[in-house]
Amino acid sequence: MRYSQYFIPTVKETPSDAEVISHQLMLRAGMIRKLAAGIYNYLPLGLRSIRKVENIVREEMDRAGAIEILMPTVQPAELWQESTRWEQYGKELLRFRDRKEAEFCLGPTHEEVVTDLVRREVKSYRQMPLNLYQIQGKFRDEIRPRFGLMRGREFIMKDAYSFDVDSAAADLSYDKMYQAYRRIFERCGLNFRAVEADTGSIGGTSSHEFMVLAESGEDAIASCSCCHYAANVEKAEARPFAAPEHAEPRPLERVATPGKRTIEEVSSFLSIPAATMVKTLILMADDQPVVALLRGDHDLNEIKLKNLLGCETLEMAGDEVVERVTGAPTGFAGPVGLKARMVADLAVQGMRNFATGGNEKDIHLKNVNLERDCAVTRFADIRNVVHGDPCPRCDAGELEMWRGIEVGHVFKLGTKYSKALSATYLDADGKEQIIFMGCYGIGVSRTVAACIEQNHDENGIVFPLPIAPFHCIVSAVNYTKEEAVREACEAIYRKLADARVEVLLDDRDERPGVKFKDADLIGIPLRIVVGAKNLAEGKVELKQRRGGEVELLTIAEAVEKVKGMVAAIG
RNA sequence: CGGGGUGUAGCGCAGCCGGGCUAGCGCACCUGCCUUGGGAGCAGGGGGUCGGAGGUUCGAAUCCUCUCACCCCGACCA
Repeated sequence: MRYSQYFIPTVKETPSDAEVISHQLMLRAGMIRKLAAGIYNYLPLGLRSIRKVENIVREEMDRAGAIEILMPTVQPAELWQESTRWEQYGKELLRFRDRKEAEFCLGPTHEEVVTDLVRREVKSYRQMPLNLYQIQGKFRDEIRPRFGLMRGREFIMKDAYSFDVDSAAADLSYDKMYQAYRRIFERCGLNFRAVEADTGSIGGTSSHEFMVLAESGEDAIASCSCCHYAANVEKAEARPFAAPEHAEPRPLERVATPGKRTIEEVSSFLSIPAATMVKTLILMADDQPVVALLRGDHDLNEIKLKNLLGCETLEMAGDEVVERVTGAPTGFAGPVGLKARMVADLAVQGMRNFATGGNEKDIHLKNVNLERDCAVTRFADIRNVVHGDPCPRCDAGELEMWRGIEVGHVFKLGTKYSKALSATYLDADGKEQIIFMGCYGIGVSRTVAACIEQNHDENGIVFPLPIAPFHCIVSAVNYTKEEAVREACEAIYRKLADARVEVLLDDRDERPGVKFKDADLIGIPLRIVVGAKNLAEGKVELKQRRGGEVELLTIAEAVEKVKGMVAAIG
């Protein structure tokens, strides 16, 4: 491809509404342009990278035995009503009517459609296992789209759905996908972790997320320093601290804490560490108040509590409720004398003589002891793990915390959708059985953004070779005036292109500085610079975008080296 | 949906509070000269319903009302 004939509208200045680096760089590199909130045009460079990811995904899905299909973007409401998600899904599901006033939605995911397809066609255990996938545009009317392709409303996703005769067979399908995902993200050149995850609204029995490690990641993940345990913080288990404190209970003591409401304020006012206090949170679980007790320096994990209580909704209570439950304004709640249902975190169990709120304005209590002073309903793991917590799986390790971008998610669905939509088959004994399902997503467009988030420097994008829009750029110094330069460039261009190297020839009538800046910005991994001075010695320069390594080589050497590096990625 | 903010040339912004010349600046763009190994220089030039509608006024980018879009924080979420 000749740069002068192509379409790469780069921009020097950083657009003001782009917050994260991948969004800024994708705009500046001319990969994407915004059309509306969370909706983007993919320009040639952006599209080429997306296609690279798609092809890797396609190859690995095929290798794992999945079969590609393509389902519609527009889906009829009836299917969603049948699975009851028409009511559950909420405003994220973009709904509309056709000219006959029939209801439709833009598909945010395809469990209903694929299950409908399969229930019509699959009748026998002989037709399974079956795994169908597609790579397709999805639309989710996000509450708050942001960060460019990282959280768009329209995005490209690979979604796969497995169908098996029973739970054990479904586990095998799941494992195959898990391994395929590892291969996919390895081939993309990404630094990632597979972590245990909560299943959320998709439902099902268990799931793993594939997280690209990056500071800007929206998810927190914990991993063990010793063993293979890794989990989203939403899911990561806290191990109860082994030994309770031995201290003798001291007499309860009331202290005045005028205007001190937060853990920070009270702990500094009383000169005691936050870890020796208990924080008391009042929540509403399906309109019933619940009290959660946590060590002062710990945070509540609402998902754990919600799963524990088995409630539909869980949210922090408003000031009125707090006052009704505790008899005091917000900021002075404590477990002593409370009548409501109380759940204490495991870390609170061993605490002795702690400080907490007094359920009275401007009063806190010291030397509280749960078994003596409170009526705790139950103890459970309801907090977020923190850096340095002991690993829940092995005895040696500590948990380390990371930020991650979720690029893939695999779920064991069980029979949630197949039951709702009556997807059944006849087993070898002629008995009707429910199909077991799994679903497996990869955010293709998000993967490109995550890759940039992880691979950039002050000059721009630093693409890994497998998903770079081009493998190599030939930057000609004074292409228009220097005939020797022009001829050398053309020769290199032809040789590389013949060897199926994806090469971009910068034949523009621009000064060298402009070409170098653009080449760095768009992140092409390999750059051959052809200039009159080096060419007089029969040499060109080969520079690697990552690390900046520069070699002076003959044209033949440079071509061979580039061919070799490209061949190495398959 | 709640709170905050911004809409002025393709991009980034000033002007608005205290209404008043022809609405400016940088980058980008076009023409010419010059230059050619890290976003050059000089000269000339094009481009604006000041987000939209209504109002106040002799006069509105500026003040008032409504409205739309976008951004940030929050709840939500693969």
